[in-house]
Amino acid sequence: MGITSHDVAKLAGVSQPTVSRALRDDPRVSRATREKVRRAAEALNYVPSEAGRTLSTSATRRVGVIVTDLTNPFYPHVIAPLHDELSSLGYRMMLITERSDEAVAEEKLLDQSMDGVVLATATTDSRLPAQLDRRGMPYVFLNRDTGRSDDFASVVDNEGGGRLVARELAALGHRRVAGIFGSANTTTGREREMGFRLALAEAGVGLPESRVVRGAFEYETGYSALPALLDADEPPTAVFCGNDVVAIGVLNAALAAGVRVPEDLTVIGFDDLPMAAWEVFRLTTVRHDLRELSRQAARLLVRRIAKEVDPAGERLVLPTEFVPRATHARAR
Amino acid sequence: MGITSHDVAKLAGVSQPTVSRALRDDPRVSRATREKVRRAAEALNYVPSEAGRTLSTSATRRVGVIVTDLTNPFYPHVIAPLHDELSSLGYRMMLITERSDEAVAEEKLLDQSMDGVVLATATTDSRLPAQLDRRGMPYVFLNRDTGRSDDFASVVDNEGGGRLVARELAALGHRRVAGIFGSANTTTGREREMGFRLALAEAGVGLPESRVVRGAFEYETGYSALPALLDADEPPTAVFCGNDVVAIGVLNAALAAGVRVPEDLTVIGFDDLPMAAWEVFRLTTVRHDLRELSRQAARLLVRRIAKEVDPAGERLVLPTEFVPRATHARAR
DNA sequence: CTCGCGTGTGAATACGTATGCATTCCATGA
DNA sequence: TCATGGAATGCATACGTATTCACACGCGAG
Repeated sequence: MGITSHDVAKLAGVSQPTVSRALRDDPRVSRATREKVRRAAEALNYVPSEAGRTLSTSATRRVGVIVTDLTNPFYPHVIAPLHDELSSLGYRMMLITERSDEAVAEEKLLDQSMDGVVLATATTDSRLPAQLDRRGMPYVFLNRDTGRSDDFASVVDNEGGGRLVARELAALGHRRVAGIFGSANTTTGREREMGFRLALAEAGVGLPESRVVRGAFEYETGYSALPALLDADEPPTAVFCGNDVVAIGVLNAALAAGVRVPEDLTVIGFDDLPMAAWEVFRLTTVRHDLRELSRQAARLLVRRIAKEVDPAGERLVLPTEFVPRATHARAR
Repeated sequence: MGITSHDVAKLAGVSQPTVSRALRDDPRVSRATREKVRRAAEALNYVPSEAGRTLSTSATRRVGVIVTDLTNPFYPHVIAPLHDELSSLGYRMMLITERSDEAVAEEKLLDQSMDGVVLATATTDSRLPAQLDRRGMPYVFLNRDTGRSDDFASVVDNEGGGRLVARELAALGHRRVAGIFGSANTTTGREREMGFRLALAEAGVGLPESRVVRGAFEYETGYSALPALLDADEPPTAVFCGNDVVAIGVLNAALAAGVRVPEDLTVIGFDDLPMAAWEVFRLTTVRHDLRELSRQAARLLVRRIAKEVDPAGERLVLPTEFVPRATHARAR
């Protein structure tokens, strides 16, 4: 079927190893031979078999990326730059989507079909990292991590971001504040809530559990959480959402409920997805560099694959910035 | 490093081929041996090497998926079901994103590192299909195709969908109608425009070039196209957009320009992405089953890989349905 | 003139699995 | 008792590349 290096060797009148060396610019092969081989390869339209190379070098130049739900608007903005960075580093991307990362068939990760893994959906109680460790499979966390100090992770200063929002709300005079945070078993959820709570407390603003909702970082979480919050005796004048996708769910729910934003309700997100700037939303949010976050993760993983990495773990933390748009206002 | 079938063989006291057979439930291996091997494999935590298997069987159980821009909200809704269907068929997904499919490094597709390819971003002038044909690499078109009869493709009845919209607009009394269509080198763009034009003509409604824009299926296309259309001497009372993403760009532009939808302007999309139903949009659009579209493509590709396919090409066409929501109204 | 060395190339082999073919063993029937 | 046949397993090898090692050759130095 396919053209192999043996065919090229025959045509060029050299041995197979010489073909292998010539095409990879091994300095030990003479200029004349290199040209001869190159022409033969060209003539036969030769493309080296990836499987043969993999078996011989025990390196696949492939990286797995695990996400939960690709249709969540957050993930594409992670995956796209991740793909580009990996690609420019000479790696290809295998996409693995699973509901929970427990469900990721271990076999698929451990059959040596990739050189490393990016975990974009880690929960703090996940067993996956331990399994990867046991097998010596390099991996890095992206956005979320387990919170342990020896992780390799590219993350955001979630706590700082949460603080930014709390200070802003307090300054705007909001006293009845609500939070729709991410799941308690994600560091992104926990840290944003933590920063938010701490800075609220410093400003003398309370956050009773009755005004707190926790759930997946999904549209539906925000959309379904708002009615109950508004239905309380003392409804909140402001809601901090775990991320932009949740906030967009809230904005739609507010529209459905006839609640005016920001006149009746201040809504704040996190991430600053491109979508947050759309006219229909003009969402006030917390920005961080999602593109850089992903690129860092890619580079970190590649360095870990190459073992050029601090064995005690490396955590790259990106700063956050408050982005005022049109969904926040002074408390009435 | 890794545990191989030889290690398992040694522990189980059998030969390596027996291990290979036992673990794949070859009926020729006795029940007792099978159990013995299974226990040994378990004990050693053995996972078969994918590279070895690939080299031996010359099948990778991997499929490439080519898209342009993953951050375009359309693609995730294609990729997610595609991934799931491929996964349940025993294939893994390699994601390849490139600006133009000309730029897809041919080498990456032809090095036998995947068994087939899904082309989700074909243009009618792409050379890629011919290259894949030449190499005997199985592929199918998803959503877009080249329009040739011997394609393997899973597509939508675009022309029918375009007709639906035209009839609806005509029935609502719209006479000054505009179109923001997809690129002229995509079948999705051309066919939707074609159906729209034909049915408009039947209703006696004209569509002058001055009210036609063509561009990429992106938010920005719709967003930047609207002002010029509205600026004309006789501005349109309705706009048919090439897809929902473009329509959402138009809706945002309308909001920015202070144009009321649907009172001043009717806006219609195509695809019915989940986002189209959000309260902020309530976009009237044309629905087709995007999930089924993707699944069909996956199954078709797998059949083509297995050579269980009509050599003359197969084209699976999904029907469309008009979905009235809140962005259309009678012409003033 | 010989020794040693560097350069360029080929032969042999490793990588891990799957498979065609040969072999062994045992039971069955004549 | 021996041929026959089937069941179970092992042997040898293929897959395509990269790498280790050995070899041939030419050249300069002694």
